[in-house]
Amino acid sequence: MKETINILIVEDHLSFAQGMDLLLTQHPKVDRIDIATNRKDALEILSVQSIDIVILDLHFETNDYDGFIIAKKIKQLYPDIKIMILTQHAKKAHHKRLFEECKVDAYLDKKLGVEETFYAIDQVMNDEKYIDESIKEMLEIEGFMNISDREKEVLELLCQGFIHKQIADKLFIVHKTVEVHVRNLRQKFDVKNSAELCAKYAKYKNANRDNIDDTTSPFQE
Amino acid sequence: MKETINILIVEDHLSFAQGMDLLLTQHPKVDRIDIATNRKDALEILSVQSIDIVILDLHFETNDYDGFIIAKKIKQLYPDIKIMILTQHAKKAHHKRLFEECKVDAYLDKKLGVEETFYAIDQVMNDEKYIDESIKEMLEIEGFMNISDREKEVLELLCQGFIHKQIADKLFIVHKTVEVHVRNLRQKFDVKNSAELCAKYAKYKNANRDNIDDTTSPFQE
DNA sequence: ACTTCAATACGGGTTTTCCCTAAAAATCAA
DNA sequence: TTGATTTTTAGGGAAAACCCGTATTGAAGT
Repeated sequence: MKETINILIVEDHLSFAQGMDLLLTQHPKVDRIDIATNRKDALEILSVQSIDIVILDLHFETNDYDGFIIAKKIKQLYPDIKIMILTQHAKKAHHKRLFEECKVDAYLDKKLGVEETFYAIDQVMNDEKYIDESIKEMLEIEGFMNISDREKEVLELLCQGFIHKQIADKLFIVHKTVEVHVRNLRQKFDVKNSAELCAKYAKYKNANRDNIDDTTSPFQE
Repeated sequence: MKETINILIVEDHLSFAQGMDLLLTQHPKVDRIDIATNRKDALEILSVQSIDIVILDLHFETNDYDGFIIAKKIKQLYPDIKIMILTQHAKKAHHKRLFEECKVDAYLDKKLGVEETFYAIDQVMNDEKYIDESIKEMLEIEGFMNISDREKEVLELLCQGFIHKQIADKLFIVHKTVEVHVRNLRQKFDVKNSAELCAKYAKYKNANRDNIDDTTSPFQE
């Protein structure tokens, strides 16, 4: 592992980039930080400087390019450079495209604290991927939105303490069907049992009733 | 059931009483509304007016009396008058004292909406007791606060999907002991199984992390 | 010193959940 | 219509949770 780290920040809001600069200089191994506010500057700096990590915003004012295009270009020219994406609004589609198509190394939320940012830097320098917890949660919630109407009915009743047989009677189906729904729910929520399932559901149901648009949410009453 | 309802508001904050007045006049059956800002005025009005419901604040600026004392006095003089308590900060001790000692008929939260207030009025006029949902929840949470440190450890792990045996290993006890803790938790939370237990815990844990003082809360991390 | 209660542990039996596999029927979009 | 997804039903067996007790320890309070 290298002893010093050179970072390039590519971000068209200079003030944010400067704040980031200030934050990153606190990292013990970070040696030099460059800032580029557009693609041209970024590629120029990359051609003359030895850069280890590019911290990249997804959204730019111009329509000529965006974070995806820049990320792809950089990975194509310099495969060894780590790319960390900073975003305000994480989206599942972005997430897939970034990791599978653009091969980025990290996906962070802009309101991230110092410790998490440093941890992310250490991770990518160690050839590990990093996804911010709050983004992970967002992705998980998007996953939860895929639960079917029937599954949601079962889940609500399960959280109210009814056993499979009772749920079955309420929904006029057999208990084995309920069992299948619960199994599929466990899979979708990525949990080990009903207790964790209900805890997770109750948690996100409460936490996200005012920051998810309710027309697509499975949590509307 | 009477066709018209006369209400007396006993509340030392006049502006709040007037707001209440405005709200109550919207009720179809409410005929006349009086306001008293102290005990003397209240008793005087009660002696000359025919009052059906007294809406009473618990807290008064003076130290000479409070809502409890007024409620008891009124029930003693006029047993048929319904008393509805309005409060900002519900407490379990208050709740018991109000219903068992002062024989009040309703216990409401001050930030209550129109529909709930009207429903409460209809309830007490029907000789039914009424406790606001948010107060009910608060009382429940106070119940939850009786869980011991050990129980809380078990509960947290249970919500994370660990089975009794795994929880036992983490806490260096045997699985049978974990079972006892879970059983006691089910009793305290008044739920039927672990799924409901975890759902309820997760729900209140999230809902109340910023309106309960954390020094007495079992939910601190 | 005495009581109370939380925490610990054990046993045996019943109920419920969980896992695996399989497949028919209904619904919906292309 | 065809194909994909959802919803439904099903059986057997293992694992876990739940319920009924009893009982010991230690700490806290009176």
